[in-house]
Formats: sequence, C-alpha cells, structure tokens
Amino acid sequence: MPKIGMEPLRRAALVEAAIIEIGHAGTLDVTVSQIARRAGMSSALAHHYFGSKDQMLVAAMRHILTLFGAEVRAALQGNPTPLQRIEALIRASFSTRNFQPEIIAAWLNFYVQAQTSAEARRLLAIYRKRLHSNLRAGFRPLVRDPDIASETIGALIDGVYIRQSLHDDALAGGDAVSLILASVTRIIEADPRTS
Amino acid sequence: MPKIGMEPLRRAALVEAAIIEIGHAGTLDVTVSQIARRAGMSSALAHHYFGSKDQMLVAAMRHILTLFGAEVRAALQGNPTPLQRIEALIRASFSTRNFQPEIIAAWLNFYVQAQTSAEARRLLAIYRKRLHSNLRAGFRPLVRDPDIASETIGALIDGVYIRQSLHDDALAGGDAVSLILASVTRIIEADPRTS
Amino acid sequence: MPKIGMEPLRRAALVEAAIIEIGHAGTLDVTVSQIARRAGMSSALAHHYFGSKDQMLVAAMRHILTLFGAEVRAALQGNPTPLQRIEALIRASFSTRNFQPEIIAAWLNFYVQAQTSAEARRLLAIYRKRLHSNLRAGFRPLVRDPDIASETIGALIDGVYIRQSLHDDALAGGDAVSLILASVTRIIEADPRTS
Amino acid sequence: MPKIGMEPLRRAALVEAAIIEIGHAGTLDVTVSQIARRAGMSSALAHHYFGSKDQMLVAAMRHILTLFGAEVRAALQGNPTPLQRIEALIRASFSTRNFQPEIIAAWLNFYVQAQTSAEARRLLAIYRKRLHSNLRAGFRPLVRDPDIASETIGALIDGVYIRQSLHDDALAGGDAVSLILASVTRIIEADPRTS
DNA sequence: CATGAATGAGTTTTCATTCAT
DNA sequence: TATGAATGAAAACTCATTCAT
Repeated sequence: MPKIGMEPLRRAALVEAAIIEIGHAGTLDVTVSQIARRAGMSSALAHHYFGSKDQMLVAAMRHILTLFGAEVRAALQGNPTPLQRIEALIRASFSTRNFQPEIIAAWLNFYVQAQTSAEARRLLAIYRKRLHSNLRAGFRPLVRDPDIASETIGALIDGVYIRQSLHDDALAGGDAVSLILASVTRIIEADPRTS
Repeated sequence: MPKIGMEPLRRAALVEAAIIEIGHAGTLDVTVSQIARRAGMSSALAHHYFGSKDQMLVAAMRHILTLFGAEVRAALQGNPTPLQRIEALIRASFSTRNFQPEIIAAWLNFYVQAQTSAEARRLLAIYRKRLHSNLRAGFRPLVRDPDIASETIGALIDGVYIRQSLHDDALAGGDAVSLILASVTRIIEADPRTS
Repeated sequence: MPKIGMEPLRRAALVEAAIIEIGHAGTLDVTVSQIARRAGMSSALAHHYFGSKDQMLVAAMRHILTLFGAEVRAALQGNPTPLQRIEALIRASFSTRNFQPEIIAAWLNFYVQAQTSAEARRLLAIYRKRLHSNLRAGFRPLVRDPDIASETIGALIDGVYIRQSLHDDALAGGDAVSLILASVTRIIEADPRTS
Repeated sequence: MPKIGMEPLRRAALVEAAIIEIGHAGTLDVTVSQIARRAGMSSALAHHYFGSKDQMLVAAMRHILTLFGAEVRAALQGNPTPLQRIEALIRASFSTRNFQPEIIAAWLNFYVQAQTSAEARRLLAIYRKRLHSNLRAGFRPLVRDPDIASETIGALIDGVYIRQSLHDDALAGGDAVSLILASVTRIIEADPRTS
C-alpha cells in the first residue's frame, strides 16, 4: 500500500533512528539493518531513500546540527545583552537534549566521520563558524580581542563536551555551564573594551 | 633474520603501524592485514602476538599515552616554578610529535574506542587524572581553587586538540599554546592565592 | 524465480544438502560454502536463514530424526500384533533410506556433535526415548521384563547400525534385520510372559 | 639439550595427550598445539615425531586398541572355560579404563576418523576381527552357529558402548556387562551345540 | 633434539548493496 | 512505494605445517 508523501516521514524516521543507534553503540559501526529496523522499515527502503549508508549518516549529522542551530536561534530570541547572548550559546550547547550520552556519543563519532567524509567535514566547519561568529557578536562590545575570546570559549565548550563522552566523573550540565561562564567572566574582566 | 626475542620487536612494530594506519585512515576501521602489512608481517602473526584486534588497538593506545607521559616527565625535569610546570604540560600536549594529524586522529578514535572498550576507557581516565593532578600541582601555589583551574585548562587543552582533527583553519601548535597560556594567566590573575 | 515464501524451500534445500555433504565427507568438517553450493545458493544466504553453521547442523539432525519418526509411525499403522510392532521398528531402522552410507555417516557424526551441543544431545535423547518406549510397548505383552528387553534390542540396533559406518564386510539391510529379530525371538522365548 | 632415547617417551606422551584432549573436547577438532602443550612440548616437535596430525591421531587410535588388546589377553590368561572366555571379553570392553567418558568419546571419534582415513578404518577392522574371532572361539563349543552368535554379541557390545557417549541415563559398567551376558546366556540356551 | 617464528590457506560470519516483484 | 531475496566482498581469526637456529 504505497502512500503519498511518505518520503519526508521515512527520512526523518531513519535519521532519528540512526542517531539513536549510533549513540547506543558509541560507534559508527551500526548496520543499516539495525537503523532501518528501529525506524520500522526494511534496509532496502533505507537505501532507496538515502542511496548509501554514508549519505544517511551525513543526513543524521545535518539533523543534529540543525536542531542545535534551532536551539541557538531560540535562545537568542528577544533582545539579549551581549553577555546574555554568550550565556545563551553556552547553555544551548549543554541543554538537556544535547547533553544526553547518546547525543554526545553521536557527536563524537561525527568528528570521526569528518576524517573521511568531506561533506561531514564541511558540516562541522559550518557548525564551528556559526558558533564562532555568534560568540564574536557577543564578545565584540565587551572585549578588545573578540576573536581570541571566541576561539577560547569555543574550544572550551568542545573540550568540556567531548570529555563527557567518557561518562565517569562527568560534570553535570549545570556545572559545565558554570565552568565556562567563569572563563567568560575572566576574559571580559581581563581584557575590557574601554571605549 | 634473528630468530629469538622477536616478540617485543614485532609488538612494537605492530603498535607503531597501527597508530599510523589509524591516523591515515582517520578511523578504527583499519584491517589487521593493513596494519600487519605495514609492520612487515602476516596478519596471522599479528594475531599470534596480540590475540585479537582489540587488544592490539588497546596496546597502541597505551603506547601513545606512554609516550605522552614520558614527554611530560621530561618537560617537568629540573626545578620548574609552578607556572613553568603548567606551561610545560601544555607545551607537551602540543609538541611536534603529538600535534601530527595522524596522532590527533588516532587520539580522537581512542575516545570512540572508549565508548565500547572498558580498557580503553580506563586508559583515557588515567591520562585525564594524571593531567589533572599535574596541573593542580602547578596551580596550587598560585590560585585559590586549583581544582577548577585544572579542570578548565584540561578541558581547554582537549578542546583545542580535538578541534585540530578537522585540519581546516587549524591553529599552529604555537598558537594553540599561546591561547591556552593566556587562559592560565587570566585564571591566576583573577583568583590569586593571597597567602 | 519465485520471490516470496522462499524461506522454507531454502531451509529444506540446505538441510538436505548438509546431510548429503556430511555423509559424503564422513565428517562434520564440511564448510558452509560446500553445503550452500550444493543447495544452489551463496553461503551468505545460508547464514541468513540459519544464523550459524551449528544451527544448520542441528536442523539437519532434527530433519533426519523427523524422517525416521515418520517412517516409524507409518510402519506402526494398522493394528499390528506386539511382535509385528517390534519388527516394524527394527525394519524402519534399517530401511533402504536409513541404511544408506551417507545417512549412516551423518548419524554417526551427530553422536559426535552431541558431545558438544546440548541441543544435539537433547535430540538424540528424544530419539532414544521414543525408540525405547515403542519397543517396550511391543515387549510388554510378551515378556516379563520389557525394559531390559527394550534396552537390549535398542542397543543392538544402534550397534549393528553404527558398525555399518565402516562399510567393509557390512551386513546387508536384510541380514541386519534378521540378526536382530533372532535376538527378539530368543528374548521372548527365554522370558515368556505367563499370563 | 638433546637427549638420547627421547623419541619413544615423546611419542607416548603425545599419544596420551591426544586421547585426553580428544576425549575432553569430544571431537577430533583439537589442535596440535593443545595436544603438544598437554604433552609438555612444542607443536613443532609433535610434527617432528609424527609428520602430521593425522598420523598422530592414528597412533593414538592404535594405542587405544593396543591397550584394549592387552587387557583382553590378560583376561584370557589361565585356562578359561569357553563361557569364561566370552565373559572375559565382555568385561574387558567395559573395564574401568575403557568405560571412562574420555575414552568412549575418543573411541567414538575414531569411528568418524575411519570415514576418512584408510589406516583408521584398517585398525577398526582389525579390532573387530579380533573381537569376532575371540568371541567365536568361545562360542564354538557352545552353540551351533558361533558366527552369528559372535556377530550379535559384538554388535551389542558396540551398541551399549556407543550409547554411553550420551552420558545421560547411562548404564553403569556392571549393568552393561550383565545386560550383554544375559544375551549370551540366551543365545547358548536357544542354540545349544548337541555334540 | 627442540623450539619460537612465521605464514598460506581456509572458515565462519557480517554487511552494504542490488533487484525482481 | 516497499520488501524479501540474494550475494560479493571482505574481515577476524585459526591452524597445520615449515624452517632457521
């Protein structure tokens, strides 16, 4: 019973399933069949929609980044002060959703995928550039060298985030945010824009 | 063709080859045959000496950590001031050797392996604990909360390091060190130990 | 090339092929590829349907036992006298089909498999129990100790059967039956039920 | 430190080890290394002494048959009556040594080996011929058709013996002997030699 | 005599992918 | 659109066997 307009639903289901499977497994070594089964369809159909496993993984990655982007945009709603802007970015990175072990593991594996797939690399580069320019927009009115400030905080976010993938002695989401915010404060105080 | 005492040589060759192969591929999905070929022997011999691919990968990881540990120990020679101590740790993390793309890629993949292998997780935990206690030893005379300071700098090191795995717009080793040292300075100035 | 409902056909073909291959080789050391080739498919498909070589061998064994069971049931049709009943059981054991060298060799190897596989052991135990209770049902009206009688004839059947696996100076199927029937007669005459 | 006269010791050790390993494993699928390790030497040496795994297995088989033959010869010492002679043969087959699970499993596997190896087949044929002629020598003065009698008892011995390989609901050694002796008695009584 | 070193050939098993229906 | 059927290719791992020492 073919249905009309199934395509976007199927694709979405597969992407969701892929993220969950990768997160559970902690590896990109999940089979297309596993993903398809979780998404409630045959692996053949998964191929029909994505052409190849790689493209499916890329789509999954794109999805995570899209969600993250949306979260950031939502957090920047209203008319935040520069500092609130920075804080919002940090909070988004460690939001309940993004801080789930499965998502962290998936994210980590996308770094690995980026070693092989140009498309994946491109996506991660975009994520990084966006984060960077968002942070810079926040820092510009506050410090003299907003580029360095953004680079530092960006790297710190990634570092704290990736460390979570080891589960043990992990930081709580809130602690992670505090740690980073403290760095933000220090940066601003140490290099105030004296205009 | 020496016929005795080959084991340590073979194991070393395999570990070296594994790191290089993983680095080149950017994945743990390298075959034992590839590794063995690079090490100049048959895959059967690789299995003979390591029992399984996993144990070989763990050995490779252990090797990287050992080398890193040695580098750190060497850097801490002499009678460094606390600040020099911290700087030495940071410099070691971004030494020419450790900052090679292959080593970075291998390191990244060990994070992935840690998702599955308890032994790998254990090794990474050890690395982290050592780095932490070394940093703390440096920070203790300088700041009031050496734990937070170490946690921050540790995460920053990891973040900067992992970001290199994307090769594009990468920081030079020296820039990485400067960036982190600036954070160290700020931490010390913001939270001086007033003894 | 039918495309649906292939599973039972494929499984049956594989089971048949497995029995033949094992019989020809005289060993369980036949490769899945050999079996699959004889069954006209790839070894991958064989794994797809059976999950593992072991499960395929167990299925083969189950098949042989099922056929044997059917043969016995057929032989017990009608309203046989107790003696006819016993004779039918013996004849079934040495029927043309069961007395083929391939089947004998396969059967022998299942004894070996039972040393390792609990499932195989279970199946052989079932076969033995059935044979025993069938024999006992025949002997009960005829002798005073039907248990011993059944145990003796059961062991004799197995002994004559297994000896065939050595092919040389083998007994013909008919001779085997006569030999065992003579024992049956002696047992009945020596220990008549004097009701 | 080469030693003189080691050969027979080494060979004996290997043969013993092979029987034990096969018995434990319940299969001929034991590795030469396992056997050699148990015999306290390298697998290379095992090859040196036997040329191939097969020849080693044949030697193991020959050893079992030799031991069995010795046991029989010992049992036939003195001046036994014909009936004692038969009884001695049966008892030897189920002696404590021969009735160990390991020996039974090894024996069973030699039947399998005989499917492939002509030498193994030859050895089993010899065993059978000897048993047959020994039994016949016992039966000749007692029954009119000693050939059939021997064939029957021989098959019964093999049947009872092989059935033990399934361990469950096994007969004790003594019960096995009684069961078979009862058959002997019946045969003699049913077909007395009336000279 | 004895062995550690070494490997070729093979085996089970897995999986992405294709295709007929 | 959807899938069961099917497979080629590869991977990890094993093992009997050889050989230099």
